Amino acid sequence: MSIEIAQQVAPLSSASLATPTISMLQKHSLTGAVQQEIERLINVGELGPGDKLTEASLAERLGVSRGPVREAFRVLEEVGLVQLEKNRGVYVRQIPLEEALEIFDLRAMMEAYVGSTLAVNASEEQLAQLHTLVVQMEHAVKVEDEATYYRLNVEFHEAMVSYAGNKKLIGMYRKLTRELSLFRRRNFSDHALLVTSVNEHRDILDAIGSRNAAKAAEALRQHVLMSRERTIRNYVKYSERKAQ
Amino acid sequence: MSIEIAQQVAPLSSASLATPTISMLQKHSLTGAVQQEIERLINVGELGPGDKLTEASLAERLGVSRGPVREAFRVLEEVGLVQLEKNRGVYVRQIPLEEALEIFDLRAMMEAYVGSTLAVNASEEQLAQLHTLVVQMEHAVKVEDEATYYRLNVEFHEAMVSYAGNKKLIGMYRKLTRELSLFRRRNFSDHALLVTSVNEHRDILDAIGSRNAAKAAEALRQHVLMSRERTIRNYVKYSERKAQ
DNA sequence: TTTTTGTAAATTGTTGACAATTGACCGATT
DNA sequence: AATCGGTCAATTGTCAACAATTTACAAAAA
Repeated sequence: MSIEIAQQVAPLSSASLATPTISMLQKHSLTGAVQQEIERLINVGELGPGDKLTEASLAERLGVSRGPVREAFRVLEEVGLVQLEKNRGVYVRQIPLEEALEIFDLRAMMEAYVGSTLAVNASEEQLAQLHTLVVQMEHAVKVEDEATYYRLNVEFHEAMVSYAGNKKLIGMYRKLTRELSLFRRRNFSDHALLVTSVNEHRDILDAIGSRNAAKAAEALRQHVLMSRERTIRNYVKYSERKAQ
Repeated sequence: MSIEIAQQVAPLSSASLATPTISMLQKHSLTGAVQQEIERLINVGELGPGDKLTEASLAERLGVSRGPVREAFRVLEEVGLVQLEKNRGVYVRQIPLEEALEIFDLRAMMEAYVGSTLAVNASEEQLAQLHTLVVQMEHAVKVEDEATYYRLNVEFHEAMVSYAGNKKLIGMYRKLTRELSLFRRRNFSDHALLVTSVNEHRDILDAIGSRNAAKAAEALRQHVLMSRERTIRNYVKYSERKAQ
């Protein structure tokens, strides 16, 4: 008896569902909460590519039954974060290099589209907002705060994509970057790379600000493709070290 | 007893799982089968936008329990075909005009990308294959076989997208067109529109064949955007008729 | 007539139990 | 020693029962 109650009250995660507010329970189904929690575990790095997820363990850990966990698994497979193998279990997906490169190509396509759109449609406020971000990035480079730079970089690109005003585009973009996060190893280890990167962002902002669609598109395409090349180099370097 | 057995053997759908082969049962989970069946019902038109899906009815109809049905629902929501409302049920999604237009814009972006890629990378065999499709389309227009034209049109675009060689792009494209199928009402009612459309396809093929990336991209972008405009006109016409 | 309130049926959310499958361990046989 | 076969634990797949919520409907009150 008391055990059951304790289980019910047991938090889904110290952060997300510690004291389940009424509104939270009304909005978020258990399935959704489980899904979010698994995504968090992946983002935080507690779950890495290839790790196995067992229904029972997760259900117990989160204080729910296996049903919602299974439902969350199915959603997460469609999202592309886990891989289901019938009768064998679910695993955090491993993104092979080829797929990561495909994602970069699609990002290049999408961001080029965003660039040409913003060159025409961006408001002055939006440009100012992007400008602020670039300034912050330049500062982060100066003080060599890599983590902050990484965060600002993500924020800059997300802001641009959302300024383009196409909701489905935002969804697609987020899905791609989420998958890419399963691949990406720490980049930007080199200070020179940070300088290059921040300069590219400045160029992008200038191109959009000049209201030149073709130029903005090209600046963004090149920026993403440069990032793609960096990723390849980083990958082979990592592979070589591993092969030693 | 006998009832239970009968339920087990009961076909999921006369077409899809009448005699469950061993290989079928090993590959396709019930969840997957249910999902596929619901998608089929939507494609065939037996289920239309706004229709409600009740777990129990569907489960009984397909001869399974509610568990797999629920899992399929969650996947289908992520796919974008149904809409879940907590404690209220799931409904076949209604795509508002604005969203359909967003999809067209994204298709324009994607197909432009495909065009410029194919202009550079398409093999002669692939061009020949596309040529065959265009010829068939021209014939379909001549004999005014609208249904065949529609099918060939879809096939033509799908072929191009897959020839671009980016698997994730294909997935994204399919997802968008599937959602769009929830919106699209019968187009192409007019013969003149068919002629225009088929001419655009011929132009696209020529542009790719001439290995001119910019031209091919522009031809495809325009083609999709024209289709977008037709959809808008069709929509307002339908709305007016409805308002009468 | 309109609004409100209470009750019952229908439907969804969740759970625990049972069936089926997989993979590992281990002894027997060649 | 290596391989084959069988048993057993762990895990997934499926199901049916129970709990909670919504919605429709009808009776009562304003």
